[in-house]
Amino acid sequence: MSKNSKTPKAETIRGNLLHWWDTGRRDLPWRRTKDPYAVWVSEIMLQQTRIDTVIPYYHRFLNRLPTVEALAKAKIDTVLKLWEGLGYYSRARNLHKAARLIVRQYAGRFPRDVKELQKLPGIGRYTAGAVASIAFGRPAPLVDGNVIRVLSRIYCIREDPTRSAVTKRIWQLAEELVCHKRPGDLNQSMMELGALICKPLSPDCRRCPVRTSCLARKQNLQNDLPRLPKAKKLPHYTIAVGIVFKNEKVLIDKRKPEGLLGGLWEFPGGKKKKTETLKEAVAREVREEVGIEVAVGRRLMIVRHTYSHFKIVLHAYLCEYQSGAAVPLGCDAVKWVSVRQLPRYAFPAANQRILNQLLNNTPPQSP
DNA sequence: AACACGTGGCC
DNA sequence: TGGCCAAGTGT
Repeated sequence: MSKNSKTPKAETIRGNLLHWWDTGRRDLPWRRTKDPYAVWVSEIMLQQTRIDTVIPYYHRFLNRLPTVEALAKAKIDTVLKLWEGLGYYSRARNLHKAARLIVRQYAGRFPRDVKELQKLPGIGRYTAGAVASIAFGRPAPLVDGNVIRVLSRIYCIREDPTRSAVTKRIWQLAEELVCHKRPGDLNQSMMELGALICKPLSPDCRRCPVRTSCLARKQNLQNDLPRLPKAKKLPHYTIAVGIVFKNEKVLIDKRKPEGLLGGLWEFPGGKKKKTETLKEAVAREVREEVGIEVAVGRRLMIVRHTYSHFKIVLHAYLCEYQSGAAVPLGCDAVKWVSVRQLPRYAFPAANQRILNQLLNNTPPQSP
């Protein structure tokens, strides 16, 4: 075996990562505490979400709900309003459910064990490892997108890391690397390295504390690893929505508690069928969703929006109420509210743009 | 294993 | 502009 492919020494990597972490780590809000509740909230918010996006949400959330008891007592609508705009709303629903379980079944004390943590809704293998190591100092490994990239490069793993056998190997490597002295710091150092140095595009190997251990760099493969499968193309839909006015109030409906945007409020609407016009679609969707008849007026705006797994072009039409009593047929609740009261409710991003238009704020951009 | 599940930023 | 990304989990 050549010197170039020798397996990197775990002790060397550990030492270099921890030294770099001690000197180069960023001062982030959740790194100023070991309160398991705060660490937990930050880890849930950070799932698939950028740090700069999370920071204001983290402060607002902890300020409003400072303890697991406060979260457990809160209404889900309060939690969703605090989560509004962050996305992946099942995170908020699971956070709330888990808080109630912790208060009821664990007497308000966080489980410290990885296996116990993983029993809570919304806490998977990654988050269990994060809370156990960062908040409780347990020698638990963790693997996120950063760790996959860092370890794929250090150990020059050429296989698709989303394959289960490869994922298993990466977890194994992460476990071998976690020291019993400072597991939280070691875990965070790998994520920090992935975020600041070992980036997806053009990694900055000159500044990398583990460059001498990196097998991918020795073969100039750092830009080609990890080898992830291509993303699939997203389907596209045309959505017709009614902004229905009755006197000075507008009609909103609450989505069912599970699934896409579950528990959030929205303006009634849905997919346009190929055989109907946009205005016909608005009238039909409003009728099917909330059971009233409306006269569809002029189009207020067009909103282009991309969800996690499909794209839409949303056409919002101003409507005038005609007849019938609004009832929750295809939703969880309906409500007539004045425009100025709309910000009390949690709306998904695409609806938020309509709301901004109605409030006569300047939306991010008009079509 | 594969897919549902958000959003905003970047190039 | 469209594709890719960012501290994953549940089914």
